[in-house]
Amino acid sequence: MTKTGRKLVRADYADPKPTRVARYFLGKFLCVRAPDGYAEGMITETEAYGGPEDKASHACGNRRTPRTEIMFAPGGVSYVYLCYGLHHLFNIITGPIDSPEAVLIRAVKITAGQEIVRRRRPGVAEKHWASGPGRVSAALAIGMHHYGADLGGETIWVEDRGVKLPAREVKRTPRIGVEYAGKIWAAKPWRFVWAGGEKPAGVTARARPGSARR
DNA sequence: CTCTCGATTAGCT
DNA sequence: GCTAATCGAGAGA
Repeated sequence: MTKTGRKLVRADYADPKPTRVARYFLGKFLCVRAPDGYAEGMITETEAYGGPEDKASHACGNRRTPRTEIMFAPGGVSYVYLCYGLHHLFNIITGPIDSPEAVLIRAVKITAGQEIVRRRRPGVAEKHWASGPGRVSAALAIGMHHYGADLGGETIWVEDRGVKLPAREVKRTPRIGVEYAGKIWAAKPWRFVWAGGEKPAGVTARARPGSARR
């Protein structure tokens, strides 16, 4: 941790409103110590997942399973799951205990550990190192071993270094890839993107309005 | 047990 | 723009 950085603590994650935390996370730094080295990135894109009423959430209807159990922990722990059998998606659990809010980290800009990330992402252009939720995990070596990890520990954490992103540089859009949740929930503008950097990630994965299944 | 499908990505047309 | 890759969670029998 640098001397100018403040590691986020429980209170920072306790906010019951996931959209507010998702916005708050933009400009913070996601830091990961791994066996092959340390790397970090400034968070540039997030998505909020709500409580039991959110049909897009794995914990919809307070569904408690071995996978979703960690979502009911108090804010400040990591929720990682395997998506499409290939990609590990990293979420930060937020809100109070027994309330399953979460924030998906969709993109970061690598700010330290470039040499290590280059080794982890051979042949990948730097701008795509962590421009997507699966890519964030690939770049920062996040895996299932981080499931339930305490973000107040020494392995994976978030730092506030005083970066302020102007409101005009932050865009809100509907979440990506949640058409299965139905119109109402898929339309919620719960994705936050810092538009001050490169082009937002994930937009190509979006189904055309009309081609959505169901 | 069996079946379906996904909070995606990379590579090709 | 299209889709294979790849596998476990979750639901239902």
